[in-house]
Amino acid sequence: MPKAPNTPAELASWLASAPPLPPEFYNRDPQWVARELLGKLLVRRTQSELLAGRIVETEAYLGQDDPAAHAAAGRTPRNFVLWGPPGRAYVYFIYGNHYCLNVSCLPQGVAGCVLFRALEPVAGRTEMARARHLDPAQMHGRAARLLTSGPGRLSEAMGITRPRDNDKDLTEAASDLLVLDDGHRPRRISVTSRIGITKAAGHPLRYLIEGNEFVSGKKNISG
DNA sequence: TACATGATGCCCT
DNA sequence: GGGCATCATGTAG
Repeated sequence: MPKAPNTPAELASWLASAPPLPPEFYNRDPQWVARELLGKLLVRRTQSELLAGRIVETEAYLGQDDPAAHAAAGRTPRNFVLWGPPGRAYVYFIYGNHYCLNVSCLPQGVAGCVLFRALEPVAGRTEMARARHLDPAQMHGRAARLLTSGPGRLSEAMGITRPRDNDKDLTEAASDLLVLDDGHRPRRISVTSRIGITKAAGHPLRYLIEGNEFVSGKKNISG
């Protein structure tokens, strides 16, 4: 594992060159991947931008036997990525407004994924604010939650769209969308039922860093 | 070709 | 706490 950066300058330098999590990380049960993704960094790095957010909330979707999963309907042109190799971005458009980012899990031929639900902004806050059509000057304290607290919000902040990013390999070093491990480990993790679904709604498959203010949901605004 | 639906977010009360 | 915008997708006809 690479050495954990300490100062913001070190972090930026490290973000620009660190290796992504390998395919093996994703080649297992989505429940395990969802839990272990907490505390990792989702990074968009191109020549013109460096955006990074710490993953603080995820949900596991188990595959064809999970009624709430897109994979339950079987393989279609929309969801084929779920059956692809582990570590690929599955991006879909929802409610006529929003993109959501998932990463494929398990070996090729077996469906399963993890939904990214919330990030804590780490680098590129100003660019994220512009992408979200918010005033960068206001993005401090609680208002910063508006940047990346929610699957639609984080996708907009990171510039994630289906035409641009669907089926992108998040484990390839040359990719502009990656997940990195900077050595951070969450103190305490909570598990709850998944948000916004009607089928199989009772299963404890949502994972979050306890006490983190960037976890989605109005409950978390207080304090 | 038509229609129902949704792994959301925003604005209003 | 509730209403609703807005459209890609899948399915039915």
